[in-house]
Amino acid sequence: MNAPPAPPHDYLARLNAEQRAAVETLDGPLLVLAGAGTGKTRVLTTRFAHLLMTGRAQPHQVLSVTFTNKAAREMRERVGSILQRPVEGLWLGTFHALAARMLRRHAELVGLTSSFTILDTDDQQRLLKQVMDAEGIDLKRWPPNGLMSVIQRWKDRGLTPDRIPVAETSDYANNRAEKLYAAYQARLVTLNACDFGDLPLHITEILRTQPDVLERYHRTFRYILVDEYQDTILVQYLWLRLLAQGHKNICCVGDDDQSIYSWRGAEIENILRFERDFPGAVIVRLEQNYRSTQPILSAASGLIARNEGRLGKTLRSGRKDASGERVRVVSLWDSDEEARMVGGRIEEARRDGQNLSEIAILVRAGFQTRAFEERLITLNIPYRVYGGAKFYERQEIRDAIAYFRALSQPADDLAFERIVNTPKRGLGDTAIAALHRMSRDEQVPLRFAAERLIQTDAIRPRPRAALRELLEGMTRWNAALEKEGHVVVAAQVLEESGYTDMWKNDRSIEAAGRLDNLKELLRAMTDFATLGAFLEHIALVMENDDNSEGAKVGLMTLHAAKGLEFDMVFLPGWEEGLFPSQRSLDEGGAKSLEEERRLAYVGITRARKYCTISHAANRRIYGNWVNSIPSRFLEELPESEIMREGGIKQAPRIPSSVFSAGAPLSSMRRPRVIEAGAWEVDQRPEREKAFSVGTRVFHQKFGYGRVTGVDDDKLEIEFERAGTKRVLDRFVEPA
DNA sequence: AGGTTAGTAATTTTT
DNA sequence: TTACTAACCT
Repeated sequence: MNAPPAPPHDYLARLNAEQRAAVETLDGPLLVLAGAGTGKTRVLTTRFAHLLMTGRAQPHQVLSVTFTNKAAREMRERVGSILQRPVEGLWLGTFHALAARMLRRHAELVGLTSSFTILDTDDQQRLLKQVMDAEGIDLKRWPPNGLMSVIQRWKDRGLTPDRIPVAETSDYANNRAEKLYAAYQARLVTLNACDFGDLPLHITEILRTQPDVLERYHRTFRYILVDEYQDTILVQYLWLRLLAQGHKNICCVGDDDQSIYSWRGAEIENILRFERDFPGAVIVRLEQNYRSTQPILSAASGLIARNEGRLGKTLRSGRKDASGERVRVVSLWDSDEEARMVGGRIEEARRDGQNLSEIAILVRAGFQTRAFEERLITLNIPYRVYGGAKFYERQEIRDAIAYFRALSQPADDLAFERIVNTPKRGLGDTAIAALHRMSRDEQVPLRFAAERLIQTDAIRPRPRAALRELLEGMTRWNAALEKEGHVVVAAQVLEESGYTDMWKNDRSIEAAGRLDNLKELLRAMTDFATLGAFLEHIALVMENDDNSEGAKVGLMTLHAAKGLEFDMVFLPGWEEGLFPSQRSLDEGGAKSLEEERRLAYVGITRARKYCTISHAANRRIYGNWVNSIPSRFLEELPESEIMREGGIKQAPRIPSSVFSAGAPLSSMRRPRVIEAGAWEVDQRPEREKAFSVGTRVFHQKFGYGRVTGVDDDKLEIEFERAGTKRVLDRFVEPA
């Protein structure tokens, strides 16, 4: 997986037989079923290189589609190094990026101009709310999110408002969903905007209805490569099928056992049906795994074998050191003890010289990370939570981008609305309402409506002056864009609009970080030639904040872990209701259970050497204790591959294994006692409270710190990791 | 206009 | 438990 790229002459020699078959089968439809850790990326990139080396195609005649920007970036790099020259003019990217690129060429066919804006989820929601409001829908009775998902589903299935079959209709808001969908789409057109779902929808619609456009692409693309095929949604499949009609040279790589995004519209049927969809298709299975030890592979295989709807394949370990420790299954008393167990073992591994960045804790749902975070803070083990608030999602970044969008797209009302009173300019509901009225009456975007509004006396002098100042600023910045370039103007915008001042005057702890983020945003802008190019990047590449210095334990959801690998993996919370998730089961029944099982399979196969699965008999969920039974998946693991620890199931009285090494004694909980199903809460004896300035203290959540101020029972504490906080003295104890 | 408080809802999230 | 939203007060 991580071997250095082969020089061009022997790139085929470095493949095993099955990988070689996948690379050398060039003509006609090909499905590569690539199990976890079987060298999928290598096959894709080598195949790409092979197409060029054999003279089958020029670089620009190959369409390569991935799901993530990360995968696209990786592939671009690896293709470049195999070819030993930079790769330019490639049609290589995510579904969305490629769709956007094509759509910009033909935007007028769906009523947009080539400079259309791509809205994010937040804008989508606000826009939909406005549309529903305008149609007189009771937003309380009919939550906009419900309609959003109905529309999303239609878009995923390639259905435009005029083409919704009876079988796909929705009874949302008394059958008004279709009308609202049409209104929403119309509104998008007037804003010259698209949401994410529109990108594949529009381009598929164009290819479907415009034979000349389709034919042009047939001439261009001789070969098509698709990564993660099991995750395609129907409209993406339709798009691919249209493009593949030309040469029929489509190669899809995927793993039906790792399909975990059905709730996002992905249809596992796309991969299961491949042979029928593309007659004459060849199927190649990659089953030689280079990642995990045999017990880990056997445990994972035994589990996934319980699924019905699968194409079937069995992983074999191709590693020389294939033998290894069995998968551990640990039973614990409660979730606190589980966190302590995991923390303790990580601490132990660290002492043994294990690199922390090779350790990961993978959970089913985001909220589960908190317990582990607290434990790791206490133990002073550095960690990183993946997939949390992303850079682009942060308020300050979104605000700044809204300013830039409003400048580059005068019709972008959503952006204008966001910034018109940010920072606070004294424009309240009344002023905003007047603005909207003007916009509606005059049939112009908000920005132009504002220009007219300040000529009238429809709003009070104070807000009018504020609005005038903003508009004058925007005119000035727009003019400066030509002369000064987008980076200089961006800095100017944030400064002159009062936006940076807003955060400078903010007393909260995050304010400084926000200003740093804004600086980082400006720095990122220097990588782009124009403001437009930057905004396109921002809309499509939802980059994670990437200051990952130092080795850190990874904390993430199972979904976020797909595609990653670690030496040591912890899989906590294997309990009925949590994993498999009750909610998922309620919604999708047996089909969802299979998806949950695939999720479990993905989790286990992330581990190279050590895999520890655990469950707790009692867990705190939303503030109250719930007792839970072990996940059915634990029973499904082949007994010969696992090692059980802890005897909670039989005698749930005393924690049988306590891994408290290095932990402050005070943070340990006494075992609780169950009486007739009810809880007797742990009563800690009242302690003497005697804190004075300078005392070193310990706090469950914030860790160690020093008291810097005392006000009756309230303490001001400077924590080593969490900064200065004011907390009640009963939450801390002397360290 | 803006801050405060009470009430409510609560997976997964590649773009 | 927490985090977000909508009504409510100043």
